[in-house]
Amino acid sequence: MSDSVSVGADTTNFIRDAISADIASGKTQKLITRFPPEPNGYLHIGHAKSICLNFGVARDFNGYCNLRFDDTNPEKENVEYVNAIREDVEWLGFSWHSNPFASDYFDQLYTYALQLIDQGDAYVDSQSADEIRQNRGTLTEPGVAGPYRDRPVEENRRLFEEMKAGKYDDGEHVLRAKIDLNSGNINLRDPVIYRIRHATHHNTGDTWCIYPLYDFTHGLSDAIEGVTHSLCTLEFEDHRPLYDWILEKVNPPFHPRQIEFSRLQLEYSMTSKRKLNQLVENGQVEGWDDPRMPTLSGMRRRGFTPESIVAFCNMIGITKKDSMIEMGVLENALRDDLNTRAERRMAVIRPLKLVIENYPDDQEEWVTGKNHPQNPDYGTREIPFSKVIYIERDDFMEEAPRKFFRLSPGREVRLRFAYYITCKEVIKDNEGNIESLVCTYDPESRGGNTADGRKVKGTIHWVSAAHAVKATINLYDRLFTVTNPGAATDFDSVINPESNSVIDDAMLEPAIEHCGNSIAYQFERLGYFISDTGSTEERPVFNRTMSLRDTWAKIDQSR
RNA sequence: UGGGCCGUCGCCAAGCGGUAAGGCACCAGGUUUUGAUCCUGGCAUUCGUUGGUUCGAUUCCAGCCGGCCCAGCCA
Repeated sequence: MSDSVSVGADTTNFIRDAISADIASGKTQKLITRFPPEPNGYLHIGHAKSICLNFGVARDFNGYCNLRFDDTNPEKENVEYVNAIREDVEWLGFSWHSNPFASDYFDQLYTYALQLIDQGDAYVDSQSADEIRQNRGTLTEPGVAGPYRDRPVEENRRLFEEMKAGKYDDGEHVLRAKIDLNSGNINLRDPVIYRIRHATHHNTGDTWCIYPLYDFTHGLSDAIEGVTHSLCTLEFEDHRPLYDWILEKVNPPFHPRQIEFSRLQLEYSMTSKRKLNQLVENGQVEGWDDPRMPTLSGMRRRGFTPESIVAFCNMIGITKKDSMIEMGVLENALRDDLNTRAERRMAVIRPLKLVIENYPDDQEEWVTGKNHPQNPDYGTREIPFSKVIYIERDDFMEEAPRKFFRLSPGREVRLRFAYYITCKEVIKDNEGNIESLVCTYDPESRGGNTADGRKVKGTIHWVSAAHAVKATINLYDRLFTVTNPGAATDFDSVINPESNSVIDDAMLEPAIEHCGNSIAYQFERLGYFISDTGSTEERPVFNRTMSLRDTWAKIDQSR
């Protein structure tokens, strides 16, 4: 492994403790884990938690982690998802030891099934799906045996071989483990372990028409790979007795240990591939990589860094408690990372024209701006300045409250890196809308300071009109209006209609690259931005990854 | 009324019988040519609850209360 991601080595949790104990006792020689996605959708932030756990723990204990595609359901899986998943795992910064498919083990699995049949531990059931459900009982009533439960071994074997040979239609027979119809754990009431599906599989094509189910496949795949610790989410806790039963009966050389942890729930998002797929299918988002999606591809396009996602995963911990993580935690992880790495630039989202009346008409000069306020390694750049500039509409108020220390009539503010200006006049159209501002500047304040050292509290950003580059900017808000949209019955009622506002006439300073090259910028005072995948030289498009923390907005709101 | 699991600050989360870490959020100051960043300080006499064991319990035991998961030929 050569992971570039760093994790606090001091992080601890009950799974790391369990692994430490297994290593200390000698039960585990070399730690082997696996991340086992089904290629039936794109990875989301919830998967990131599992990826960071599995790969992180493997790295920290000098073991390794496999990326295994759990592809036992040919009707839902395809290569588009396989490729997207690989890309996302690599993007996060992790390297797998091997990258098998569960379907690579179909031959072995079939042999294991035969073994179970021969041992009398599995039988072919010819009841319909409905009948099987009926006879399984309920949460409070035990199941009852169907008419095929005691079929002779030879007949089971013949039927199963004929199933494999394609002699039967979908649903005619299934192979069931023979365990305990009275168990309080419904998973143990003779679970189906093989079914007939005449479907083309993305990896094995038409080689098979019978497919093993999750419970039969997973533990055996783990065993085949020598996985020592099979880490999964809480809903599989009830499956652990079955996981262990299968391994005991088949008795492969190795018996992995399954440990469950709680899945990630993030406010205002959904971590369910099925539901995310619905959003895509319904056209409620642009696609899996829509920047509002909690998918890794969406977050990447939005401008999240892999480091910030890994940091987030390390921040939230691993437990068995159902929890709901506040958005603020993710936002903090993102801002924290972007703050240190993003170069600063100036851009105006809602331009307000401003004319400096005492500045020479045809003059143009260049002022120097720091690319990062704390880190000189990022260097400086030259920014064009001229008589007509754009400032942010929000930075001007005609009737400003005491605490507002930006521009208003008669007040002086600093144009970042440039000059002090004082507002002299407000130009309005016939309807009274503010059209532009007329100001004067103090030639002695070049660079943003004066010899008299007078106090200018406000500093605002600006862009020279003659040099500005017009751009489209996507501003984002949360996709949903409720903290737990996954609980909603229909998405229409909880989806935020204003989750994406498009600004068509934003103005950028010239020194900004905008051709989809994934450079994270901070547009000063506005937030972090990244050029969108569709951005071109002719039509620059930027996505706002995240706004800056805005104390003024809070003060303004409480007024 | 079946089986499994969980309950420590607003949200996460350490703690493993010796007297409540940390992060996020929040509040109050300081620095600041981003109302950003950064820095300082504040923020659980209490660990769902009631009993029990113990010199001593968030940690052990029992009851109760609250929450989550399971009846796919999905994973």
